[in-house]
Amino acid sequence: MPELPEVETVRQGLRPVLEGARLERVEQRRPDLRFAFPDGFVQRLTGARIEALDRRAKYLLAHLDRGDVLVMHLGMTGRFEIEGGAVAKRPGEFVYAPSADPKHAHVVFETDGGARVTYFDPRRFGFMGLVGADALATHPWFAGMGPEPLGPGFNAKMLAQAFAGRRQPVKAMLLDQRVVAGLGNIYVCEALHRAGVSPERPAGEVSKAKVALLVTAVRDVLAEAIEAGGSTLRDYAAADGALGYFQHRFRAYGREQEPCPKDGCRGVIRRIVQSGRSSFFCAECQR
DNA sequence: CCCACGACCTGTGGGC
DNA sequence: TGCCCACAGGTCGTGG
Repeated sequence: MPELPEVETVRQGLRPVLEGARLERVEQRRPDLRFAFPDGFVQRLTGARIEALDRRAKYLLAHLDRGDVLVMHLGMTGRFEIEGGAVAKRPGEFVYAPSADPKHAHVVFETDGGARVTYFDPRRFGFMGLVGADALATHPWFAGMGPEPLGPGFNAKMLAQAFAGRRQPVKAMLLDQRVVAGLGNIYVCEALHRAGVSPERPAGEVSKAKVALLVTAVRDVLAEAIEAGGSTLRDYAAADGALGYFQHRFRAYGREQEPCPKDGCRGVIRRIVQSGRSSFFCAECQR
C-alpha cells in the first residue's frame, strides 16, 4: 500500500476535484473489495457533497454534507485515476489516460465539476465504508489507533513509554498502528536505518537517545517522502497520475547487497524476514 | 501478551 | 517461450 506519504499524496491530488464537489453519479462495480460495501453505498453517496477530504493514518476520509464520512483504504494496490474536471489541461484532454485495465476499476465517482474519479485495486485489499461523523472515533477502524507520526502526539516520551518493557522487535512495534498510525514496511525500514537501530532490537532495549533519534527519523523520512510526492512502487502513482520519486532516495529498502549509504559505514544492506515481511538493514551501523 | 504464520487476492519478475 | 515459485505497500484472525 501506499503508506502514509503515498496516501497523503493521493489526498492532495484528489482534493481539487473532490473537495466541494457534489457526487452526481456513483458506480459500484462489484459487491465487495476486502469487505462488502455497506448497504445502500451508491444511494447514500449519490447527490452528496464532499465538504472536506482528510486523511487519518492510511485512511482517506471524505466528509459528506449528510453527516456521513466516506472512509477509503487503499490496501496494497489501491489507486485512483482522475479524468476531466478541474485538473484537465484542456477541454477533453485526460490528465490520466483511461486505464487499459477496466477489470480492476471497482468504483467510479462522477462529480458536478465534470471529473470522473475511478478506484482501481487489483488485489482488492482496499476497502470503503460509510461511517457517521460522530461515530468515527469509536469505529473499530479508528478506536485504539495511535497518534499521527507527523503530529504532536508522536514524541519521544510516548514512544519510550510504548516501548517500555516490551520484548517485541522494534520493527514490529513501529508497524503496530496502535503505537503510531500510518507507518508501513518501507518507511519503518528507512527510519530504523536513519536512526541506527536494528529492526531486531527488542523495543524495550532501545535507549532513550535512540528513541528520540527514531522519532526524528520517522518524521524526517515521512516529510521528505511527502515532499517528493511519495514513492512510485509497482502499482502506485499519485492520484493525478504524476509519479512520486522518493523510491530513489531509499537508503535501505530494496537495497539488499548494496553498500550501506551511511557516511563512513562499510557495511552491506542485508534482507531478513520478520513475521513474514522483509526487513532491509545494515548490521554494521544499526544496533 | 507475544509471536509466527496463514489468509485475503492478483500480478509480476526471476530462475530454470 | 513457458512454467513455477517467490514476493509485493496492509490488515486481520488463529493457535501455540
